[in-house]
Amino acid sequence: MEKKAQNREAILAVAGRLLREKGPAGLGVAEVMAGAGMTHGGFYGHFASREALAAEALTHALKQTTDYLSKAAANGGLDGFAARYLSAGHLDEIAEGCAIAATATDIPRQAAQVREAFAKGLRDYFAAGSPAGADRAEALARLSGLIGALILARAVASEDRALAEELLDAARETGKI
Amino acid sequence: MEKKAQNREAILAVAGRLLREKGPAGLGVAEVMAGAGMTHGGFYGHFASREALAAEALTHALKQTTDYLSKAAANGGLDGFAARYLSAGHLDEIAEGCAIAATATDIPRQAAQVREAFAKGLRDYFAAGSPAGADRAEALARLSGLIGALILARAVASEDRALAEELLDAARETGKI
DNA sequence: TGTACATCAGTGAACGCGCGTTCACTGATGTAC
DNA sequence: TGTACATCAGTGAACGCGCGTTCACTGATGTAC
Repeated sequence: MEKKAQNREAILAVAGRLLREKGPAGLGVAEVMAGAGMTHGGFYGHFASREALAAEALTHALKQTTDYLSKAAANGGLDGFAARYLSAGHLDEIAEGCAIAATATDIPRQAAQVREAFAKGLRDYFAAGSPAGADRAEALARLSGLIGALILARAVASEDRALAEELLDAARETGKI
Repeated sequence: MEKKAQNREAILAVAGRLLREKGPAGLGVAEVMAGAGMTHGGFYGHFASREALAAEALTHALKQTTDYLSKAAANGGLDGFAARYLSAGHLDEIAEGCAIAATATDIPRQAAQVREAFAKGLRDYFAAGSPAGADRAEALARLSGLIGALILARAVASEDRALAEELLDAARETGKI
């Protein structure tokens, strides 16, 4: 019965996008199920609760985020990664982008299950971003800077696009120093 | 009838704290009113809607945040400010701390009213953080880094205190370079 | 000084709505003989 | 090969609850005479 497993994957994929768009608290059971082409009643055959879905979807999304960093860091180091992280494309595509920048300020308000998923995901993320030999403190500070700049740029993007781009530019420039 | 004005102030003060703790979406009319010592029915004598309160409370909270930066920057420049911004006290006291770090990833999901309040508040914040003569791009990048580090540290603080402090330390160290 | 009345901030019950969760049922799939 | 039955994923109606909003009412304050 692999159909069920496929549906579960579909639910997680939709939840991953919705999680980034609407935040962990805005992730609705009915909306996720509709997005996966089902009705809401069947949800509890796949997950124990809305919260369990949020935790698993976050883990899933953070894994994507980390995989991406991991590949980019292996190629051009953090510089190449930063350029794409701070691009206009990433500014606009919250639903497909970095799960950390999409959800971070909501995490302290979430249930333990979700906070644990985030903490684990962030540890993995930093491990990918500061490969052996690199100065870990510097990598942490740099990644914090990238994430902070993207978060702030997104927060003002719809009202003040110029400021959003100025923030991204500033982070890009000073990162190269 | 200055009593009404006082009550309005009390509502805004409570809303400012609740906004940082629970986020703009978690700001509840009944809870705010109860916090100010009243019942929820009287709320609409003070504000047009929950959203209007959220926007005004955010403006209010951002003004506090900017005033603080403004004074700190006038004294020790950004270095002294950074030390306090990245302190354990600020890590733990979300309700009294920087309104930007408390709400940023929620802003793109809010109504126009709230997003406008944030954009205006952030412009003022950066104006206070990069006084005439200073390199604005550098100030923007530095502030993004401080805010990003605090946001990430708070997101993991309850599950991984060591990582939270490592993040704050990393931002403090590399800021001095 | 005292009485009658208007104003108005706040009360608390009620409403409509959305959402997480439950559950009896449907219908498709696969196994047993 | 075909029929009967068991399994089980998904359906859709129903529930309880919390929340934003409305509204008739209360009671205190201040003004008019």
